This record gives sequence, C-alpha cells and structure tokens, in this order.
Amino acid sequence: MAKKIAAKDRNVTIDDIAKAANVGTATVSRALNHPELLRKDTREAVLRVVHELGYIRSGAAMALASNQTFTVGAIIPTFNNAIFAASIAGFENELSRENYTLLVTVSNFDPEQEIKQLRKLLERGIDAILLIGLDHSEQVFDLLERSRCCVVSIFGSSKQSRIPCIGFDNPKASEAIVAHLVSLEHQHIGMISGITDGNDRARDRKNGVISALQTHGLNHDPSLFIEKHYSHSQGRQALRTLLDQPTPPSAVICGNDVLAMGALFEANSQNIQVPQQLSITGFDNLPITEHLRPSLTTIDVPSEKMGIEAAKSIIENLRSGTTIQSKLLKADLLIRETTGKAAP
Amino acid sequence: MAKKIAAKDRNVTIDDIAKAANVGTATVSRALNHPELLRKDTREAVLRVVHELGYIRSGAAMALASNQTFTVGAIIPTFNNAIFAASIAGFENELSRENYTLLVTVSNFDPEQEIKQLRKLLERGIDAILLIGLDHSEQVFDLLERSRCCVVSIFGSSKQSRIPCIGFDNPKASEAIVAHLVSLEHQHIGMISGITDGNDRARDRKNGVISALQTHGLNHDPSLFIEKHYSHSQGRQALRTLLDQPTPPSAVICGNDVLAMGALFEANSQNIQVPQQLSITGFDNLPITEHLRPSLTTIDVPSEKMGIEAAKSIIENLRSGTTIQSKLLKADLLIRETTGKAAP
DNA sequence: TTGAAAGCGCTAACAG
DNA sequence: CTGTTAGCGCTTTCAA
Repeated sequence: MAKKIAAKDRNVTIDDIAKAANVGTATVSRALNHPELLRKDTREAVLRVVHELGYIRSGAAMALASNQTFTVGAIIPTFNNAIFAASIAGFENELSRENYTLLVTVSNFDPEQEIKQLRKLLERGIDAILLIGLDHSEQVFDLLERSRCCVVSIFGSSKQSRIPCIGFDNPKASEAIVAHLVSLEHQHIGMISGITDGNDRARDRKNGVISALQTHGLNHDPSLFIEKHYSHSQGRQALRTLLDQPTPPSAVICGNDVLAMGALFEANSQNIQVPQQLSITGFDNLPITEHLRPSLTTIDVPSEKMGIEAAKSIIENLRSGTTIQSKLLKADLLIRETTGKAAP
Repeated sequence: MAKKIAAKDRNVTIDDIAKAANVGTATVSRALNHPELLRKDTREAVLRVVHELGYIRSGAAMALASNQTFTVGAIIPTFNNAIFAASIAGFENELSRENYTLLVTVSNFDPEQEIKQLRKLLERGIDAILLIGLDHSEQVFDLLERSRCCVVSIFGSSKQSRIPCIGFDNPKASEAIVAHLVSLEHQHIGMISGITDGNDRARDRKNGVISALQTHGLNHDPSLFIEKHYSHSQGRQALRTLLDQPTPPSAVICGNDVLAMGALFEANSQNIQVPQQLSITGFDNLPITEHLRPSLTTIDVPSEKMGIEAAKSIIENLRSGTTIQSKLLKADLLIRETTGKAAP
C-alpha cells in the first residue's frame, strides 16, 4: 500500500513511457530528440503516451548523459541599472527562442563575488556564459579555460580581449562627446565618472575623455574629474562638488545616464539653467532620458542588441562549434537638449 | 596517445579525487556535503586533493542522485520595468547567499509563454519557483501541482490565493490614493490603468479606484478610465486622450510609475502646471520618481522586500518543509509634489 | 569512521 | 527503423 503510493508519487520516467507505449527507452528518447529517425506511427504513438502521462523529462539525467544542459549563465554587476536589464532582456529572449534557459547571478561589482558566482554556475552546469566587460580576475580566466566553457563578454571595447567580446568603442564615444562640447566652445570641461577600479568600461570612458581633451588642446584639470558609484544621489553630490570648485566647469560629462540624471536633477534643484548655464552629457541612452526636460544628450549604447548578438553567437557556437568572433557595434552620440553653447 | 589526451581532457570527477586521496567515493562526497561525519585528517586530506585538482562537482550528477538542484526558477512579465528588476535583485541576492542559483525567464505578459516557460523550467529541474501575481492559466496550476514544486507568488493581494503569496493590498493602496485626492477636493478623477486582462495587479488597482470613488460618492466616468500597456509613450498618449475629453479630469491616477511619468512628461510638454492645473499619481515608487520635478506622489511598493521575503520562505521550506505562509506587506502612499488642491 | 555498490533517468553506441 | 545496454558522476544505504 505504502509502496503503491510511493510509486504513484514518483515522477513519470522514460521507462514508464516506454512500457506504456510498448517500445524501448531509446525509441522514446528518439521521439523526443530526433523524431525524424522514427516511423511516423511509432513516433505518434509514443508522443501520445507522453502527453497522456504528462511526462516531463529530467534535465539532470539529460545533462548527465549528454553532457549539455541547454542552460547559459550570466554574471552581471547589478540589476539596479536599466542598462544591464536591457541587455539581459535581449539575451534571455534570444536564448529562450532556441530553448535555452538563463541562469543569472549578480557580482555587485565585486571581483571576489564574481569568482564565487562563476564557480557556482560552472558547478550547476552551463553550456556557455555571458560576462560584462573585460576586467576579470585571473581566477575567472582560469576557471573559464579549465572548464572549456563557451564565453562571451559584452559592453567592452578592447580589440585584443582575452575572451570574445561583443561591445562598442567606449573611448571613441567619449571622444565624440568631447568633440561635440568643443564645437560648442566649451573649454572648461569636468567629468563625473563611474568608479574605474576594476571597471574597464568606466576606465575607457574616462580615459577617452582625457585623451580627447588633450587632442583638442584643452587642459585636463584633475580636480574636475570625480569618480562616483552609479546612482542618482552620487551624481547630485558630485555636481555639487564640481560647482564648488574655484572655477567650475561649463560642461560636465557623466560616466553614465544615472549619474547624468543625478547631475541634471541637482542643477534643476539649484535652478541652474541647462544648457544655458551648464551643459551635461550622459552615456547609455536609457529610455527615460529622451523624455526628461531638458532631454539628455547621451551615447546611444546598443544594450539590447549586445545581448541579442551575444546569444546568437553562443547558440551558433554551441550548435556548430564555430568560434565566436568579437564584434564592435556602433554607439553614436545623440545630441539632445542638455548641451548648448558655452556661456561666454 | 590519443587516449591520454582524451583522458587529460576529461573533467576531474569524484573518482579521480577518491583515487588520488586513497579513499572511497563516498568519503569524497561526505567531505564535501557532510564534513562533520569524517575524521578531521581524512577530511582535510580529501579537501586538499580537491583543491589541488581544481575539482568542480557535476551539478547534473548531484541533481540526479539527490533529486535536488539548488536552483530556483522565476517567471517575470518583463525586464523592462525597474520594479521587477528590483524584486528579482532582492530575490537573487537572498538565494545566492544560501548558495541557490536563479533561473530566470520572461513571459512578456503572455499566458501561453508562461506555460511554455514553466514547462521548460520544470524540465531543467528547479527546487522552487517564483511567479508574479495571481492570474495564471489552469495549466500552470496543473503543472505546479503535478510537479509538487514549491511555489511563491509576489505582487498579488488576494487573501484566498491558490498559491502562497507575498504581496501587498493593491486595492487598499488605490483607496489611499483616492482618499488623498478627495481630500484635495478633486471631484473629477481619471485613470490611466495598465491592461487588466490577465493581470490581477492592474485589475485590483483599477477596481480599487472605482470602488473608492463610489465610497466617496463620486461619479465613475468610464470615458475617463483608459487602459494602456506600461510605457512612457503610452502614458503620454493616454493623457492626451484624457485632456481631449469634454470635461477633462483634474486628477489622473496612473496604474504604475512608468505611465505616471509618461503623463507627467506630457503635461510638461504641454506646459500644464502640475499640480496646480493637474494632479498626477503613480504606483510603485521607482527610485527615479523622487528626483523628478515635480516629484511623483506614488505608492511605496515593497518590491525588493517581496523578493527577499519570497526567497527566505522558499529556502526555509526547502530546508525544513515548513509550508509557506502568505504575507501582506505594507505599501504606503507617498505624498510628494504632483498632487495638490483641485483647481476651483 | 569508512568503503562497496546500487541506483538516479537519460543518451547513444551497437546490434539486429 | 527499433531495442539492448553501458555508462554519465554523484548520493546513499548497508556492511564492515
């Protein structure tokens, strides 16, 4: 009796299907994975039983036997920035269409966390993994190599990355911003950058600005370059600091849109006219930035597209073993209302 | 030769460890899962070898043998709304701390998609699952029941849900909004609601408004109630429609902050003074809403907290089999600057 | 405290 | 075209 309950309680397995359909387990497996190998009636008979019994395959058993999980991992710095959400959305959507599932973890911009999360993902079993940017600890590269797991990185811009990278040219984008501001006759340019330590994107953006400044024969005043964590309030605070300088900047370049919005909100609060008294630029083109008043001049980062392309590359690699090619997408300057002629 | 390469190419398994450490596989397993059962020196010896060989356990094999995956699934409507991102962030964070991993999929507000995704998650193998809201197709409940998978839903407010639910009282929040507007002497109140079909949260919020209107003896004018998909532009468009009515509302209640921001942006564009000429309310309290000018009056939805609580309940259930208790968190009205006295 | 060995449910040779 | 069967790498009795 107890036994019977236990038996009923057990999940339906491939053996149950095989028995009920009067075929071997291999045939059931084929009906599900390689239907074209079966005679039409056998296939249909098996599939009918599968439906009748509400059979759900065991991913664990499949993974163990076939050595693939149809699962792809991702480690993102945070969920609290719409830019990563957009990439993950594109990534998930594309994976899902090909019947892959997404395992997501968050590193909180912490290298140690990233190692831990990677180890966990590898242990769980993944066929491929998505990483953000190019700055990763040696252990990460090590684990990746030893596990021979397919990897793709997005958001980065290095041409000589150790892992395939679908990104865009961060420094070039920075240069476009500087060129734009210079064309508006700004001479005194400041920057609210993200924390550059361990963050290649933030570093690339900042260095791009600095080198462009030099290119245009402008002075790079370190006291006008502030690094902040990405948040509205940090952006606000940074702008306050900048405005407190002996000679405040006439234009502020921000490391991303969140910081830029913070700066813009602060300017609003202080009744500083943007762009008449102060120009502000962002980076990312979050959906909301076009609706702000004034709307934000920013870089149109292809966040969703990077996710989609990354997924496509991964799937192709998994299917046919083609090595993944790095790709540089374009990220154009979007001139909107927060930038204007420098006050005389 | 080829054989040797193949051998080297193979992943390190528990057998390799057992052999290298001169113990049985059971001992290795114990060293990793129940270290307290081993003598100190045996344990340490095994662990040393584990590190030396860079051993990574096979999640598939573990799952197959132990019938648990240490993986939890989640199906969210979309990544394109910071509110879900916040919940997922809290959820992931909490799971991660207990060494669980998160499998995320997106339904795009489509019941068919949800079924497909659930089936996929179940097949991949999950120990528990997080769902948004209480509206789910019969098949979802069916699958859940048959798989005996631990479930929790967040964001919903029904007291008599079929699945445990960690949410808040949506109708009550709506009532608070109406009461607030009434106290400001608004008599002509409109609403830009989310699409209510298949969305219990949107429905609860809308119905909450309608019934509160009645409670306060106000007329519910259906032409002032519009349903829109959640996006800034839909919010803008809806406000335009509302303002085109013969007698436009003096206050507009929005189904969420995204719609509210859209309405606010539209009002800004049309140079309509908020709140002097028009009051607007949101729902969710997205981080950005406090920085807008005017800042948005909205409902402080405990999005992250719901994620955290859900994760805690799940983990407790998985560990000790305690059934999950539904919980109603509070979601208070946050009176900010977009609401004011009705124009006379 | 440890080891041997029987599965877990599926895939993929191999054989027919 | 289909069935038999040997694993996949781990957990977990059961015995020692």
